Amino acid sequence: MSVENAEVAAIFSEMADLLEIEGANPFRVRAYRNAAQMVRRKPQRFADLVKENADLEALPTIGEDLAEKIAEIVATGHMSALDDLKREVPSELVDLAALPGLGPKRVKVLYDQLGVRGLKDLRRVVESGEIGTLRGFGPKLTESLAVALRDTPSKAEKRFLLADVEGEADTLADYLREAPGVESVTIAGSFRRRRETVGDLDVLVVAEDGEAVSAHFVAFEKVAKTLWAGTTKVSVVLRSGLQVDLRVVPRESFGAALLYFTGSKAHTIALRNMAVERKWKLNEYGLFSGDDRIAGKSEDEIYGKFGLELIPPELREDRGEIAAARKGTLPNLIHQSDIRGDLHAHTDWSDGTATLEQMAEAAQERGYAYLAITDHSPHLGVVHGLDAERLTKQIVEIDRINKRLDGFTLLKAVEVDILKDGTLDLPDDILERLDIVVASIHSAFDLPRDAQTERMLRAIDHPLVTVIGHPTGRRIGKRGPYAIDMERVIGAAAKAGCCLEINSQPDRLDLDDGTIKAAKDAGVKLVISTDAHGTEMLELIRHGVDQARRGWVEARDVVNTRPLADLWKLLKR
DNA sequence: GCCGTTTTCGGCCCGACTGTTTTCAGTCG
Repeated sequence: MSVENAEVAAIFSEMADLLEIEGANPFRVRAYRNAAQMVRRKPQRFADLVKENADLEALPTIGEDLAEKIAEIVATGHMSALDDLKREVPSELVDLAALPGLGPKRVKVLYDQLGVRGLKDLRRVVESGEIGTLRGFGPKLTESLAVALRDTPSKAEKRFLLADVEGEADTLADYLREAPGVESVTIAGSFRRRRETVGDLDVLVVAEDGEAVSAHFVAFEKVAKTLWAGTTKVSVVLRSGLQVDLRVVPRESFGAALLYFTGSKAHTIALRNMAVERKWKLNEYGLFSGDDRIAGKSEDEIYGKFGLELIPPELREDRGEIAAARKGTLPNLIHQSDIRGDLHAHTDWSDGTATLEQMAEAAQERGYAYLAITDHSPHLGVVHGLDAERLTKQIVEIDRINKRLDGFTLLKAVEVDILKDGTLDLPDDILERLDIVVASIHSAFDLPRDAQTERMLRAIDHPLVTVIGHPTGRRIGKRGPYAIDMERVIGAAAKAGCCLEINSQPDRLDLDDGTIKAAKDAGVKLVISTDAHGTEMLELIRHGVDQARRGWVEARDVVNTRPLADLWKLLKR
């Protein structure tokens, strides 16, 4: 039995959902939710921690009881407390509570008084009108449930790639700036924290007249549906399916509102708890001592009252950033301008669209000092991979082009496939002639975890491999990472001096933020690359930089922030 | 169920909006 952290987290989450419907102490519910979140993003596997007899109670959100429950789940794959609860509360009720207008309390009433156990039952009592006999269920709610039941094939928490909503967000912000009396428009939420996906857009508008802004907003041509509209708070769904929540705030509250709507929820709750400790109150209007507003105009001012440095939005996940801000040890996060070159790019020699010269020119125009040409190796037939012979020709061609270039260098490189057994798809004698060897997995994603890990470790230990490309193979929203022990991969990479790539493709962003931080902490050298297949894709580097910032990365942690002369030294192993 | 500059009990973030109410509960973020 090998239990993944995600399974432990799912059990805790379900426990929280069912306890909530049962009407349990809300703080007990929250304890399970907090624990689920902590477990989900812990890089080490709890299965391993239990095996090593680690002190689970030392972890935040875990006390005596939950430590025992984790041990039970790791040992059996089940949590008996949940199994027991499921006998009393049908787990399908959780789906009901996800419907708009229904929460745990109303679901409980439906179950207790009308025996509603699932969507089918709900449809029955809505259609028969029986639901209207319950206290608290009036005609409006009945109607909105009827609509929800018609509309759903569960549009449940669809998330959008950050890169996919940027255009729409810009258009919307520009439109809102035209509303009467608007001083500023800022997109907060996970968008501002630069999360890889966003569930909705949180838009903050500074204006005196909320009503005018609200009216202007709901008239936006891309609004498909208005969910609710007040004078300071409006929520709509755009035609793309993206939900947008808008809040209008006065100027003197801007900092507090920005802090609140940027989140994350865990981060703002941690700050509010700090306020409570000081007998203050923090809300979206300001930081208050009694009735006195003691801060609120800017985020900087509020953090300052707590004795904290300003925490960059990318770090606001309650992963230790508050303690670091107190000690003055926040990282000096990397900027896009720190990047001196790109170490993963394709040309029309394999599956790219641009020539060597075009790619070189585009990179040079970006102000880069170097660009590594990493066309594919032969194993993947569909991409016209280069065999040793064609790669030799490309080396000659790159040498020829480099002679003409001034202050810029094309690096001779390859993206070589890591075969199923961990060997490489090209012989050593050709790899030796290259400046950089990026090794990646493009096949056999379904190997068992141990085999996949061994395969990767073998590539990392190959002395000619400089970088592991998109190390987990995930495609966000399409496929998860292959089963692999990233802790061992990180350890091996640190020991071997092999770099790990942060791939900037918006649907890869591989490594993810948590793994990036773990790699950085282990002393792994990182590379931020675009995997560009055309000149226009070199621009995607900003997404990789955003992801790196979420992983607490500084410029010095990233190899391709160095000038070429230093790059050589760093890549040597 | 966790946690402690309020330490082993008694707290636990805060407010807007809606619908169904006649003073407020539930939901949502």
